[in-house]
Amino acid sequence: MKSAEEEAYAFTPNVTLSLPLGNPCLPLQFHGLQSGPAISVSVSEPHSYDAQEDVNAAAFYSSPGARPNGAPTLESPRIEITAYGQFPEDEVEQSSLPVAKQVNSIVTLTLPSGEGYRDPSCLSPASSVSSRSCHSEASFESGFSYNYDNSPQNSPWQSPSVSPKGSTLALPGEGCAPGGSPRHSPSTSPRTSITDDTWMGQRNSRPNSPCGAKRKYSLNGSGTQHKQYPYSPNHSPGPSPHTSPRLSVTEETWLPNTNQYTNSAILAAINALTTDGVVDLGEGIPMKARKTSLEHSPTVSLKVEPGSSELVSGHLCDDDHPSNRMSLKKEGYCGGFLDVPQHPYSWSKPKQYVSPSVPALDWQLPSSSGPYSLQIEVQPKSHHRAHYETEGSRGAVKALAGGHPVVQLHGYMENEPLTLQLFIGTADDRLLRPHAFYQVHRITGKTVSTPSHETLHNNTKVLEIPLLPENNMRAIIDCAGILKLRNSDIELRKGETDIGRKNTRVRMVFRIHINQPTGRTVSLQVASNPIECSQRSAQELPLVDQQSLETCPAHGGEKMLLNGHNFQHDSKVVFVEKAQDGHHLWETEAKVDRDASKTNSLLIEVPQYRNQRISTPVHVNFYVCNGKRKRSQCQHFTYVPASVPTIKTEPHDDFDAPLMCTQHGSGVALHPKPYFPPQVMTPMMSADLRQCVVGGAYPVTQDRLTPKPSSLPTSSSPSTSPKLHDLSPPHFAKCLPAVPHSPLPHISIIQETPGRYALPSLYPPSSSSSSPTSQPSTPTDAPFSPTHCVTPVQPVSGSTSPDAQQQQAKVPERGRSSLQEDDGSLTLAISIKQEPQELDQMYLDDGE
DNA sequence: ACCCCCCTATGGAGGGGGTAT
DNA sequence: CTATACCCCCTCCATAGGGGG
Repeated sequence: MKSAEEEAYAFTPNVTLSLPLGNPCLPLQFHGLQSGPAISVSVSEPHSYDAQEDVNAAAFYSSPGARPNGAPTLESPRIEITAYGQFPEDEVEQSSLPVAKQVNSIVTLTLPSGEGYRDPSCLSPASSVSSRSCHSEASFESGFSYNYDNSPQNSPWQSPSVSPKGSTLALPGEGCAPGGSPRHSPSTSPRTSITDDTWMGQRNSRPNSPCGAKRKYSLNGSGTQHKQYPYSPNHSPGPSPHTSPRLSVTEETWLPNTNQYTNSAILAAINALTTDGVVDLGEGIPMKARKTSLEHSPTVSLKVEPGSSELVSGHLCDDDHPSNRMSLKKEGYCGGFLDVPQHPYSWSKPKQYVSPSVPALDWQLPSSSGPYSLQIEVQPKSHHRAHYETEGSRGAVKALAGGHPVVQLHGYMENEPLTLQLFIGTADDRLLRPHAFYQVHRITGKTVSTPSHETLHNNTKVLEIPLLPENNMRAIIDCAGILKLRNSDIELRKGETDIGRKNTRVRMVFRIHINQPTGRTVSLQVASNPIECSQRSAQELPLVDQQSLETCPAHGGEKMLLNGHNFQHDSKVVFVEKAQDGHHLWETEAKVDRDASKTNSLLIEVPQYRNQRISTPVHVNFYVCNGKRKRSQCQHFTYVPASVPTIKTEPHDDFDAPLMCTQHGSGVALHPKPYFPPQVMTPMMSADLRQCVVGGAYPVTQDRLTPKPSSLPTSSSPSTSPKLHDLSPPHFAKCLPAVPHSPLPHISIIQETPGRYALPSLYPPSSSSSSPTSQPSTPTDAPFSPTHCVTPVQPVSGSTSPDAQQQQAKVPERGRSSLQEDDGSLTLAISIKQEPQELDQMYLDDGE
């Protein structure tokens, strides 16, 4: 650790990044908080810095922007951050101790070394980097060529980063700067970073783990690592470890600071200010802010692949500024990029959006906008045992029916390939955000047909997959596994609020950024159904994947088929109604048709609601119970007035609504109670949701969007839709919640303006929950989202929200099929389950 | 063609520590 | 507040299958 620290120090001093922000815009927004000036961060690594510096300004920004810091944000004012930090991460943040303070001048961001950073860093680091990453990285090579421009260049860097596990995290920075010490990286890397929160130091501690992991993997890892080492060596040995931090650091520094600085308010303001162009910046900025949360690291990408690559930093890097990237990010996501060698463009694109524009990962984005619709054609299985850094890979996430998840972008007629981003998000009721305890893990090998490359965004690993016109903008996701970070590592991060225990459900979140002629970027996002990642849960806990009914008259009596896993003969299905304060208002057990039930399906009779005279739909929950502590997540259900056909309401259920309609025929929308409090409900949300365009899109999108609204309602989509498990609910929830049901179906849009800011407030709670990441980010996020989401209504509206669309798409598959198959009798389509509202609650409930 | 070795992908399970009661 | 039982997290073991040398 010391070393790390030392290193950090070493580095820190010098580096200061100025976040320039090229974008004026950004600055504004951003930072408002921040201050106008640019923020200079001291980075630990010289290299990076240098590079950065070189890059300088604008360009840099962009890249930086990419980073969380969002240079953009910075722009105007600059904030220098000083980190006391000792550790690499700190570096970034604190890096130059001395300096930093000075810097502070403006704002003092002194980042607490700990917290802010950690959070951000933590997440990322650990996760991202984690040894695995390294591995993965290794794999990388194998796979693909690196087109990424930079990649080659990057490679060095990358490698460093990569090599160590941690490195990954650190990658960028680390590698560079420090030279990353090989050693560290290896060991600690991931955790370390995290653990360390303290950053580096800690790393040490953890480092191990990975290392410790030793096992075969270690071998592997080692192998990988070794490979990496080579690189790392280049970097400096010491550094590497730090790296993890580093990345984060860098980013962190940026981000964190930003975050800190930025208040939601500021963000909001910024957002307001932001513009398309800015978008990027803005995004960047926001990102940073967010960063705090998970992402901190801006875009830096870590992974390095062997070959290449690349590092990817993804976004950040613009191709243009290789230097920057390199230095800074090493990763330059660019490089990292894909393996897919052939299509250079692919990378290029990444670059495009990469830069600043990309919205923070915790922003809520619509799944469709204007003509574009990002859909998950094939959903992943509900269970996937994630692997620890100490284990070998447990393979790629698979689809229910075999094969792998499939994602497709509809409505895109251009000939230019795009980059699909994938990260692991939360699956609780709160807004969708990067999961603090899980990271996407790149899978490579013969069995993998889809090229990909890893990048880091504010401590969240993001897998970038090319979407090619020749493949109809469709990608088979056979290259994505899920890495579990140790709870202890993550929870130690400063700022982390979420707990890892029993927080084992995730969603695969896909994003696409489409540049518009106008210069704006339309960003779409789709989340998969929840995926249970724990070994135990997968083996023992009942899980409801789909339910044939979303609503039922208060008198009950209707048959509902539940599809899922781990059902037992003695499984009970309990309906419960809770007050907002959590008090149990009602609880009853449904009759289970044991004869018609199997381990993967339960046929039950919806129990009579406690009040037969309800005049409005009542939202309740139900869960399958196999025993004291073996309960499924809560599923949503709505009782409607007996005389009135109803439609679903819940926010989550938005998706469902359509289904509901179909079933009952009426299309009435319920009003659901939004799970999410009122906040969500706000109009803003609704409008915005759909469209959140990132950066710029906005205007454009809006237009498109707008129209849609009308369409939305109409569109069958609603009707059709099956439910989407998607995250959407969550996301939307905040954003959309109510909307869906309302006349305008899901139109939720992200709001911009005020709303945004407002939103933040809303989110906060939830977001925070997720973990540090979320927290920090949240604030930021909020701002962003608002901004981006310009258009409230989207064309999709019909589809409702993107989610809805997705859902629909999905639904059909699952729901319908399932229903039919399962029960002929069941008329309704099965909708997919939503997730429990909140994992946390669930857990709590469990206790009960 | 066969043998080894290396890897990846999985399944399973135990220990330790945290939680719940 | 303490003691005990239980549960979950994380690590480690073991095995199968494929590929390369």
